[in-house]
Amino acid sequence: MKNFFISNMSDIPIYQQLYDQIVAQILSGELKSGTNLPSIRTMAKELRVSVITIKKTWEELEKSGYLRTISGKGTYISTLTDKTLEKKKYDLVREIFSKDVLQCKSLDISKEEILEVIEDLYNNKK
Amino acid sequence: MKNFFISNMSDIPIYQQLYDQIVAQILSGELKSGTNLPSIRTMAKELRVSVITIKKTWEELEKSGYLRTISGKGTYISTLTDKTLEKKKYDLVREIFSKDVLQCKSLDISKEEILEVIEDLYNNKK
Amino acid sequence: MKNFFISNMSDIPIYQQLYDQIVAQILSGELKSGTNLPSIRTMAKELRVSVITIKKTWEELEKSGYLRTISGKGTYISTLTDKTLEKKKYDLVREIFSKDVLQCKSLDISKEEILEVIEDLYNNKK
Amino acid sequence: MKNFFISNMSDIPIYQQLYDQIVAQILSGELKSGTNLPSIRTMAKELRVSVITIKKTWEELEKSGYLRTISGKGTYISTLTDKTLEKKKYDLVREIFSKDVLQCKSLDISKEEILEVIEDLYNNKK
DNA sequence: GTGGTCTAGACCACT
DNA sequence: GTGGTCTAGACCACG
Repeated sequence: MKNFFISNMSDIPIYQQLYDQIVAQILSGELKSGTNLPSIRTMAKELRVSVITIKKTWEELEKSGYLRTISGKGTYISTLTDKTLEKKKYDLVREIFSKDVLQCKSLDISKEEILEVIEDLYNNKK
Repeated sequence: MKNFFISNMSDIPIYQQLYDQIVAQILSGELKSGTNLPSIRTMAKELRVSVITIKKTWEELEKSGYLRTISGKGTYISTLTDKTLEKKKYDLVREIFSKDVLQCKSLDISKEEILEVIEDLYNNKK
Repeated sequence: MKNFFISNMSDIPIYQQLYDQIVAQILSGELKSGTNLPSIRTMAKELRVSVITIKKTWEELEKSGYLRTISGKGTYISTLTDKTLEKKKYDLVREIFSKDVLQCKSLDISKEEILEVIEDLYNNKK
Repeated sequence: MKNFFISNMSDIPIYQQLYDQIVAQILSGELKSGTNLPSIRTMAKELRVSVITIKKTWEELEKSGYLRTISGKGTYISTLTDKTLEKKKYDLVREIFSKDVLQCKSLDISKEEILEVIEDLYNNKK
């Protein structure tokens, strides 16, 4: 498992930051099905974050079907077929860009302009 | 001038919603240079929002160079050259997509997939 | 008489801008004792400013002893001896810098630092 | 931390008074990097001022880089190098005197006269 | 009439 | 507990 990067300074809630990063690692294949996650307390200590925050993240991940918790044993990455992963990935991408595109339309920005910017961003920036 | 749509239910602050809409109308040419905006009190009444909320929006717009306020006289859309408008528009689009493209890269999503989704969203959704 | 420069954009009230400029011209000798000023209405028209604003400026200037108004004849620059002018000039300078120096002291800034900055500002900037 | 002095009678807005005093204390070294400021509500109560007024002050200070706020945790003095502090201090002094020196030039006042007045003010007045 | 500021009290999300 | 936001009503200076 890769490390996570949490920033207090961001205006994105910590639990959201964590959630996003874990989902990203699951969808990109870095976190495999069945992986046993560290306990809430361990995680909290390592990230120097409140236990409550980790708990909230885990809860959200369970709701979305990415995790399952087995009482007394621990928390595991759900078993998802490749097809399901692909589907979730596609849905996520769609959701991410959905509001962006709407906003662009209200700005009277053509599809071509958007595509150009995306190309640009994808190639040049880290 | 078109009307504005404010939602108290949204988790986006009202002043931010207003800010975005006004910027959109300026950049898309609906609000022309020199237009005299309604007084903050009129605006507040019409949108059923506090004076202070409008004031905050105006302040942010002034800082970004979209408005200028003359005490005791009113508030006007700044005079911006077409070139400046284009520039601001481009910067805005870039900013809108910037972090989302990054997120996709960390999800291991190819440029082509993104472009496809964008095409799709742009054409089908209102 | 030189022209005056009024800015709506400034956060300094118009009557104050005018006041300052007239006092400056009197103290620097550009406006001589006894000069007959234009009527309030003429002045207002030329500066594209409300009559009320000019009236307020004139009143303030009279209070400070720079003007005197003779009913039915007009408004004149007061007759002041060179010595009085020098005195007023000195007082004005003292007043101008008084709060600045106080502020610097609270910032723990040495006299030498201030003098250096003044030299710098006086020589380099227009 | 020293106390702050707020006057409702002054024509300087409260948030500005506070801003100036905090900047002064940071630049003069009284408020050290990393210091945890009282919560906006505590501050508001102590100074008998509205929460919103403190919030506004904090916002301005954040924009200028003096503070950083962590939602749900508190507000801290930014970590600034001594060099940065010196730079900010110098800029501030320059800004303080900038327009006043200009005014003096338009009054035909020599550099020597200004320097003399400054010396005088710096030594004699509290 | 305009903008500029302020208060007091309230609700929400995050930790 | 923290910050983030909002309202409703008020006072002031300016034009």
